Amino acid sequence: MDLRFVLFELSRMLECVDSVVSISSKQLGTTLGVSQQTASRYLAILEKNRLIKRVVKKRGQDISLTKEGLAILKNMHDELGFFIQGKKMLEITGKVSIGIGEGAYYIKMYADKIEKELGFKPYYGTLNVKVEEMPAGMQRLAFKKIPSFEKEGRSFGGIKIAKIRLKYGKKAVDCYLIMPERTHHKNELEIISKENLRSKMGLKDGSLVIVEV
Amino acid sequence: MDLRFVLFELSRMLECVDSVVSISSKQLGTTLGVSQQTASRYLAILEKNRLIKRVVKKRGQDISLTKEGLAILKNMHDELGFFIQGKKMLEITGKVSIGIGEGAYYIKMYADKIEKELGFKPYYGTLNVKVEEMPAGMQRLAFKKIPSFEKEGRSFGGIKIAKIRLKYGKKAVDCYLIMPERTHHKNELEIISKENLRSKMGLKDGSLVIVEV
DNA sequence: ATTACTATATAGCGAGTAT
DNA sequence: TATACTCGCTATATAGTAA
Repeated sequence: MDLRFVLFELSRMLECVDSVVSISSKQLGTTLGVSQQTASRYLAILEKNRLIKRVVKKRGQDISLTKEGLAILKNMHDELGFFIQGKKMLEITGKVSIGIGEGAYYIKMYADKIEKELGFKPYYGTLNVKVEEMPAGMQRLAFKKIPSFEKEGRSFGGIKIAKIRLKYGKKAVDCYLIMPERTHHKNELEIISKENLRSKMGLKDGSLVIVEV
Repeated sequence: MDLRFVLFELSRMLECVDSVVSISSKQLGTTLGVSQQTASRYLAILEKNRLIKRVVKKRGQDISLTKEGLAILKNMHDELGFFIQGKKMLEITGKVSIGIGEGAYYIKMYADKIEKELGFKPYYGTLNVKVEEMPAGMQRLAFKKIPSFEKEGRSFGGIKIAKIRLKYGKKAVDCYLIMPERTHHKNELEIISKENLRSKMGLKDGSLVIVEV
């Protein structure tokens, strides 16, 4: 049994996001169609993984979701929404950040493939935008894909590319968002363009920008 | 692994509800973190359960969701929505149906418990309303619960009760919806009231009514 | 490349039970 | 009543391989 499903079933018993449900392992087992022992184990694992908080009592246990547990369910909801209701425009606000400076090297490596897909030679560098939370289903908004490849003895992962509109104050520029297929969990968007976006738009570290996907 | 999550992962690869994705069992296995053989088996089972349609080809397989498969995901999305966004008012349209006539007997058995919870002696009968599709998360809208019990050597399952407003033409009456806790999958709502709803509202089999939960 | 069979390994379930 | 441990068994995953 996938523990996400246990989490999902628990959510059905909770009145709302930050409420607490009192349930015995026997009851939970019955709802899930497993034994009391197994349900007990599930709860122990969920607690260990910090997806639920629980207080084991003489009669049943009080269970509530942690921030992480809720995030998993929210993410599932978002993903399903993207799928069922179709693509949507996303607007993300973030701050320009310095990045690790690797952007230039990577773009150089991907440059010919990017040129083939987008029809222009990209500026050798990325504009990094730090966001509070990476929105779910962003990969779905991609319109181009570059598969993984090998070059100079190194392997480069596949990337997805989405068209975006970068806004800073009253200025707005059409450019492209690069998304590694292997989910990296740093909360940064990497944006590429024909030109140097920093100088073109007058951006500095910390500048508040809006990304319209 | 719960197959619902295989379905969920597949949905993430599909562009939209009725599109087709071409994927090999190897690829799917990698995304799910299982072997190619296991992924292959998953797909076979999903197909057998009529949750996906697939065309196995020389290079990968074309996969799309069936109506049933999509319904499962939609249901998950709805349930998560109820949980994350909070309770909502539901409006269900259905037709008065004849039912199996067991309603009277059951209500008689539950009568004293209903009276204790709702403060009135219910009419010995239920108004059955046939709906197209049972909306997800309806149980969540219950405000009272009667636990399972034994009586006259038989056991009666727990039920949940929700306040509803029954509308027929310009008439509207406040009454109660009875929901067995053990999910029964017939698409009928069972409504109880102090009085005989059929005669009070002039309902006949097939009358189109609106149920506001 | 693929899919998917059979055989083997192992992960996970639940009975029994202690607490 | 509960929770949750050990342990044997079975259900499920993977390796090897055929088609």
